Amino acid sequence: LEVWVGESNILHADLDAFYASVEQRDEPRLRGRPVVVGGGVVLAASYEAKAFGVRAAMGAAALRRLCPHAVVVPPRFAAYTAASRAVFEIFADTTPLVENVSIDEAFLDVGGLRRLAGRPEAIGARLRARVRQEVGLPITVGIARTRFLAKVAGRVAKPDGLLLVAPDREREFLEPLPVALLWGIGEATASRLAARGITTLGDAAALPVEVLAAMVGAPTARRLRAVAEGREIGRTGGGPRRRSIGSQNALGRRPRDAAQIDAILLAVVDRVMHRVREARCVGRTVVLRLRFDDYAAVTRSHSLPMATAHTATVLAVARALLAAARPIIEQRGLTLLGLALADVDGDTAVQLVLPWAAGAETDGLVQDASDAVRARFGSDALRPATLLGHRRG
DNA sequence: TCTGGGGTCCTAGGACCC
DNA sequence: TCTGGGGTCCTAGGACCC
Repeated sequence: LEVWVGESNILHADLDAFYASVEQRDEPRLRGRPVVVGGGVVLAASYEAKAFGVRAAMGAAALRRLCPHAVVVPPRFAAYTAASRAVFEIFADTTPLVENVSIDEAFLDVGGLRRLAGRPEAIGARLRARVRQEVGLPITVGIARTRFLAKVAGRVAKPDGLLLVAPDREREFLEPLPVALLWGIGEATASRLAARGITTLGDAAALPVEVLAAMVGAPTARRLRAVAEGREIGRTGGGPRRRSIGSQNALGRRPRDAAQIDAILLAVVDRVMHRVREARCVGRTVVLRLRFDDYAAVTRSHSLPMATAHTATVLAVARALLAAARPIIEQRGLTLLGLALADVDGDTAVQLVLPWAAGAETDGLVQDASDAVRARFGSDALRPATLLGHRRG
């Protein structure tokens, strides 16, 4: 196997305005028009809509103001999943080295394919043509020596483009680019840098790392430097990753009484635990997330002595956490309620997943959780009747 | 731009143990 | 009796991504 080291071998392939493009593909009268996929907020906007300033996560009022004639369609997740699967089949057909990033984006390493399939530009061009012909969607390909650079190249080439950054042109390519174009540089970091007059990667690269670190923190500073110097960023972690499964509900500004809040909590817990069991997982840490009418958010969490997939256990902990947070809620008005089960573990879960359906062990799990919660929040935190009432539920 | 839902990673202080 | 240093776990918050 011949591998070209130090060449631009990494492709970043990213579908353009994915959800909106699927809608335009399936409904010809939407083509060429500003299309927005969304319900309460904008999930995706076509490039025609983006031209008016429409962005993901934007609310309905802002959308109407910026682009009153936008065509808003409800999301069809099944269609997006099917389209994604078809595109990923083309990725897999292109190279065995595919690193999945999200539903609409992946990295492809084509370094070992030059004899078989030609140069990366040619492979990228063929990939774009196939996705267009076989799935009917526009896709942008960025090509560079590292994943990070390939991603940035793709951002510059969007929409429906292809851009290769040659190894000897990397600095030249990066220096004029705005820092916000980088993965991991969001609004907060970008504005902190802008306040010090730093807007481009060239500005950032010219500063000593210590100075940069004082502005944005050491990890971000290191990353900025590494990218500016064209070094690849290693994957973080190694070892068992901390993961979570969660769900949340925005409630709006309407005031809710305690019974309504408890009903919402019950629904959220039920949804999360259903997914936890479906994934054959167990989790140890219950995280309650609250947001208030001023949009500030807090979390309250509690770690159990052992991992569980048992709804009543998690519900009991969630109720205790909520009870402890009652004063803040009454003071500030609740507008979002979320719950996540963190420190999630898969596979090893089999014998621990079983007890929720059985009798004796279930009581044991509930008892463990109850003791932990009582120890922390006092004996009034749990009402035994509540636990018993949900055991059969 | 006044705001959904699902996540990940990082930091920092305090408790606790050896 | 008073004290150091290192490590891990828990909790809370913040930034960021799609």
